[in-house]
Amino acid sequence: MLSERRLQVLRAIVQDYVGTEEPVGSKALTERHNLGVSPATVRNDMAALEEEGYIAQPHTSAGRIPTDKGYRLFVDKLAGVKPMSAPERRAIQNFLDGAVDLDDVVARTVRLLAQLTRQVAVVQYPSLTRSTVRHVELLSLAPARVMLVLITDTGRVEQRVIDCPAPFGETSLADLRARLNSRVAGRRFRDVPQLVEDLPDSFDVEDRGTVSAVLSTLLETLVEENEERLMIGGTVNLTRFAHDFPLTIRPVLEALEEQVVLLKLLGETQDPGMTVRIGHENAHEGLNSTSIVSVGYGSGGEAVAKLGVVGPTRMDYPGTMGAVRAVARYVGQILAES
Amino acid sequence: MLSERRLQVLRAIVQDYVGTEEPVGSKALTERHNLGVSPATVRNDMAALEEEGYIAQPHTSAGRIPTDKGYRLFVDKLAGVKPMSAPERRAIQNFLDGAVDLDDVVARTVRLLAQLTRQVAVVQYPSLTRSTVRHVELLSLAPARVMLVLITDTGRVEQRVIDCPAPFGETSLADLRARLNSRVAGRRFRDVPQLVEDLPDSFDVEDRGTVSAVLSTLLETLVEENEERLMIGGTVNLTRFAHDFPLTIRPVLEALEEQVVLLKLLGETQDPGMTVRIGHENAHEGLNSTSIVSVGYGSGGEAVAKLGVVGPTRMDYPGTMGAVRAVARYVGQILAES
DNA sequence: GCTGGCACTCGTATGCGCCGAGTGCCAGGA
DNA sequence: TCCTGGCACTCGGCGCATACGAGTGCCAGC
Repeated sequence: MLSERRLQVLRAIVQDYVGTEEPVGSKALTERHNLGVSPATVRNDMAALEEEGYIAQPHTSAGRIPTDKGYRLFVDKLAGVKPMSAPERRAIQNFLDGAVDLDDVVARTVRLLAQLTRQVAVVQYPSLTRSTVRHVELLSLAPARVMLVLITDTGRVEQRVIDCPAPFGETSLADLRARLNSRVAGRRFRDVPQLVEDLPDSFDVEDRGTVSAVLSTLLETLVEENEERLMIGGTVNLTRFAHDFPLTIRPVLEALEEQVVLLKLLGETQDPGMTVRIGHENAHEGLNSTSIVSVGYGSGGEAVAKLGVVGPTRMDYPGTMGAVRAVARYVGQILAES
Repeated sequence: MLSERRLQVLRAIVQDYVGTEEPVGSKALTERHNLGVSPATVRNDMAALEEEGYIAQPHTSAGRIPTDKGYRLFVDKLAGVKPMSAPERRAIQNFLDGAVDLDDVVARTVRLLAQLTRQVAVVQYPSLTRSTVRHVELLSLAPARVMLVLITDTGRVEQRVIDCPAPFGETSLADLRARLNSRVAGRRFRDVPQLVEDLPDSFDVEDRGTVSAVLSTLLETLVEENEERLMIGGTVNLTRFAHDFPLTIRPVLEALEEQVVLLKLLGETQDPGMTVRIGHENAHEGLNSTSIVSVGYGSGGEAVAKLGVVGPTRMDYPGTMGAVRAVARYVGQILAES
């Protein structure tokens, strides 16, 4: 096991490297931190840390930089979450309070997160399946054409157009609308399939086809893979590493445009608590030199989706985690209010 | 005025430069194009073109590159719009046909445009004010809380939550919903303000406050500046110029994140036809070395919004214009169908 | 008005040497 | 056993000088 001092050395290396973005040497370390030992001793510790794989040298005769394993230890054992200051918390609340609808909430959250962390922000829209049905609306667009509108308690709205197998009268439509809502309003979307299963049976034969069509579209809308959306912002922040990143920035942008990839990464863990995935811990190759800090958020106790940031492995983990956690908390509040 | 041959030389310079991304010299020009004259003659022409400001040398003893003015002339007089091939057109249609709702249409359009042009794509959501009301829905969330949902003929859905000054019964709500729809359904959003002006008067005194609150929220939603949204994609393509752009990429990303800036640029001209803004013609400083090709699209004859691409001034204008135009056309069709 | 020839410019690529930060190792001391 | 100062060594970065070559402008001749 690593001695207490060696852990301190590792912590110091991570902090300095994150601050300066340059490999840190033994002499600089002893000068900037009160380790109480000489550079030579620190060198020995560094050699040990390197042996264990926590740090590495970019090339001989350069300082050390933390490895993914080093960051992992730092995040798990050596650093806490830096809480937001009171003014910062107030600013977050003010900024989010002005939102007029869900799109606005998500858009503001993305901007806020990107600004606070100076990194790329990712916010997932509240999952349909984990939300509650507020209302289901059916509109007649044409004799044999119906629009289905789903509204969730989180303010999310989905709509689909359905071509009916047969003309569907206004009274039938009103009937279906009423029965549908009486069954599903206030219930979880996840339970909707069972709740509507036998609904077609109670309709006249000539209407059953249309009712089934409507229901199957409703169920399709709830299929886990399709129903998830997300918004991304703050990609400008990628250019802050332009000096060494002109080649690294590209795969990251590519990964970010592949929303499927991001959704998979975010969804990897069910745990609604804070998750930090460092460098190669991310399955996607393009994100091998980035870390993802994410956390679930939701209107009540349960998380309805995730949000987080993507940044270089060399990031300020305590600060980032603090910002992500604080934002998630306030977004949850906003959603609960609306 | 420039002689015919000099225009040919300019065209050749633009084409070569766009292809090779390197300053083009007189010798290379005569080799790659059948100008029928010697390099020396071309040199004279180039000197004249430079004199007139159509081309410039990055430094002495380098080839020439087109200036913004040169590209302008090229676009206006020397190049047409390159039509898409039949397979390309088919691919566009197939790709867009799979969309399930407006968000999906917009998302697919962005991806498509980015892929076709290999540039950054920007698609504006159909403007509310230029669309037609399909339906207005009112839902009671709590005794004194109402949700307003607007649905347009283009499939766009907006929703707002309204806190009512007084409890508002279900029957009053149904009444308002019915009257509202009978007045505005099928009408243009732009005309809605006049159409609902006197609506509160026809309600009982105790309900008037709520009716006014609903209407004023409705009108706020239609305010031009707030109601416009857009989606951006293909930012990866910016990295294709990474060699000379590590510093230019940043302001562009910044401008792209400022959606307001983009909306202003897109909205600058009312003309629904194709617009090309080259380099410094863009008011925004960060976009001084990019060109924007945009065009209006719409379900019927009238344009409901714009779409386009942002790329380096050194872009394939005929190809880009062709792709933008073709995509706009198909998006219009899709919207008309739904 | 076009062309070939020619001197000139200047940016880029290449090679070389210096500098200095940082290391590993070792012998001596607490 | 652990820490420390000293020392030789490594190696990337930087500055400088040189060579190269693409491309130009100009001019005399056709």
